[in-house]
Amino acid sequence: MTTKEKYIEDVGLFYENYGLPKMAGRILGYLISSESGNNSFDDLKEALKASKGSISGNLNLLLTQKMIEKHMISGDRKSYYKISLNSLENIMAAKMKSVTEFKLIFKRGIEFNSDEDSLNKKNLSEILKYYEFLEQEIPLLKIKWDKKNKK
Amino acid sequence: MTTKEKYIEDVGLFYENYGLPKMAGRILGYLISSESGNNSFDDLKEALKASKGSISGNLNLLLTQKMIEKHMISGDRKSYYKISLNSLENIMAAKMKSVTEFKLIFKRGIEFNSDEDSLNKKNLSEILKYYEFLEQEIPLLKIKWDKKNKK
DNA sequence: AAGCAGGTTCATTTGTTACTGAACTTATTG
DNA sequence: CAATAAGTTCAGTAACAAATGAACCTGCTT
Repeated sequence: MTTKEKYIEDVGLFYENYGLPKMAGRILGYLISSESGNNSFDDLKEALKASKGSISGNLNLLLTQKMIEKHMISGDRKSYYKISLNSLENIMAAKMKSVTEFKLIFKRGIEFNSDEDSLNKKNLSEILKYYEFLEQEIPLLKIKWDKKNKK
Repeated sequence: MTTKEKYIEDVGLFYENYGLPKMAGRILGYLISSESGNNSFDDLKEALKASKGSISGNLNLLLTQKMIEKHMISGDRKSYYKISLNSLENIMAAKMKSVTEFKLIFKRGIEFNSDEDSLNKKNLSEILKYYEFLEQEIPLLKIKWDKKNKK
């Protein structure tokens, strides 16, 4: 196994750890370590020795998550794939979404706690405020980044 | 099914969606919506109608993730569990960890790209810089929060 | 030290999810 | 309009993860 193949397998395992298909991780690994930004369905199928079905399904999963992008080359009817330039932003957005969702879970759960002055309710409300603070602040980071780089 | 039971199942499903055991989510749901901060192993077993094995395993999972805390009551040999006051912070820390890990994956993958001037390498390096920016900034948010609240 | 309460561990069952491979769609080219 | 190319869909299988329940620790209590 070459270092590159080892790398691809590692990204696969990393992905699997997060409860996502290993094959999706292997595709990402291949695209990140690829010399070119022009990798076709068939390149992936060959390199990863996987079935068409698995490649197709996982490419579409990654497209939905906006981790990768599809592009065409004129005079060629294949599709080509590359890492999305916004992949990091998309990852952050996904994380942010999960934070927001969890905040809603907390908010809903606290309501069952009828004793306004209970220690439990006070503590949970504290947590809620912190979440709301983060929700406000994290989008500001993106603005800060853009300012730092746009000119 | 009471509203509360419905809530507990919803937290379970939410957890399952993130690739974690549903039972861990149900335990969290129970603890969040609980009136008191004193919930024993047996309370959970009864309320969630689950096996000892499952309760035990998932409590320990949540303890490892620092989502919950164990505490004792003197004159009683049971253990009691409650939501960790730092649960949000711990969630953010976990998210941050995954961002850092992904950054390392990128860093490692880019190295296979030998042509320094390739568009692909330039793009990937851009992503890397953004990740590094976030790693710097997110801990600062915690400091900002503490300042806002500590006095 | 026997009995019990509070938990943990682990083999087995149960349920889910991902991969494969073949059949199918859709578009293009001779 | 047949032949091929590019990709999708889906039934079946294989691999994996979670829940159960029983056996097992470990430390009180009498």
